[in-house]
Amino acid sequence: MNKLNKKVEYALMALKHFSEGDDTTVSAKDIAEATHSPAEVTARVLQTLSSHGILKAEYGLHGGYRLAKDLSKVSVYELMNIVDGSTDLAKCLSDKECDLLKNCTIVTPVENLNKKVQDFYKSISIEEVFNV
Amino acid sequence: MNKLNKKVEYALMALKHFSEGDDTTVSAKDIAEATHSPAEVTARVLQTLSSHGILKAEYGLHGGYRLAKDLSKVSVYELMNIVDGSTDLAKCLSDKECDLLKNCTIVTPVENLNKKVQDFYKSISIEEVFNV
DNA sequence: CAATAGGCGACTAAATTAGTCGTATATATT
DNA sequence: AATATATACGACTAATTTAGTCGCCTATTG
Ligand code: SF4
Ligand code: SF4
Repeated sequence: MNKLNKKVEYALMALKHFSEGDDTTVSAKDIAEATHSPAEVTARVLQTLSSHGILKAEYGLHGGYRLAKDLSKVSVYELMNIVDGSTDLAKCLSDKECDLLKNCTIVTPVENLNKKVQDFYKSISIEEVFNV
Repeated sequence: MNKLNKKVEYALMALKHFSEGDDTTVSAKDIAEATHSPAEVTARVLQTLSSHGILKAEYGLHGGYRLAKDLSKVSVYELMNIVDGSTDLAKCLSDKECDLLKNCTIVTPVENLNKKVQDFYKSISIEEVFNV
């Protein structure tokens, strides 16, 4: 429970790479090599980050990605949502699919805790995570 | 990612039940019925809570459990650790088993974020979660 | 000593997460 | 225009984690 998944970790690795390099485009393959992560998965993560405006993709012979957004302006919450789809603390908060939902005694407490957690993640920027 | 697991949810349900009732002992079976959760799993969760001093178990004919600790003194962090074993944000922080560890570029950032998250969870009491 | 209730280990099933493969599309260079 | 390089996407398989079950043992009350 509570573990970051690999996609989020690969995203962090990639963003760290970009934030540390100069502003040249870097291909998905290069990122995968630099971060020792599986090329296909990394490529997919970069595409997602690009489609959400965190990175900018460039096609062609010397194409690749570059940072499109100041990482001090991107929250951990935003990154998790982009890469993983949801940051909700329980199933019922997004899908409404939990079997217990109609009898559940803790929906309100969970909603309450969920809000706290998400506000917390919104308050932390990626830059802040990198610069200890 | 980031979802509470069922054991933690069952624990919350049980604790809510105890915190709302009077101070009589309640059997695992009764808790399971009241919370619509699987009896065996619930029993196990209650045993764990008991062995960590959150509940007090009583054997015998009219045995069961009762609250042993003020829920305003029990943090979400503590509960998660007791019921789930760990609240660490990444494998390497507890097991040191991640394949990427020797090449990982984000160990420090992840440690950094992990500390923030755990401090946050330490700052919230169960009582606070229940009383919105 | 029977009935009731907690305690524990090992197992199976279900769901989620991680990783792979194949193919299509876009564009800078030649 | 051809080609090499790189992004984009869908569908699939494998691995891991989570959830739930079963059977048997131990303690205490009445
Ligand atoms: S809070 Fe209740 S309804 Fe929502 S997912 Fe958890 S158990 Fe299901
Ligand atoms: S932070 Fe790096 S080493 Fe730690 S678990 Fe994530 S990938 Fe593995």
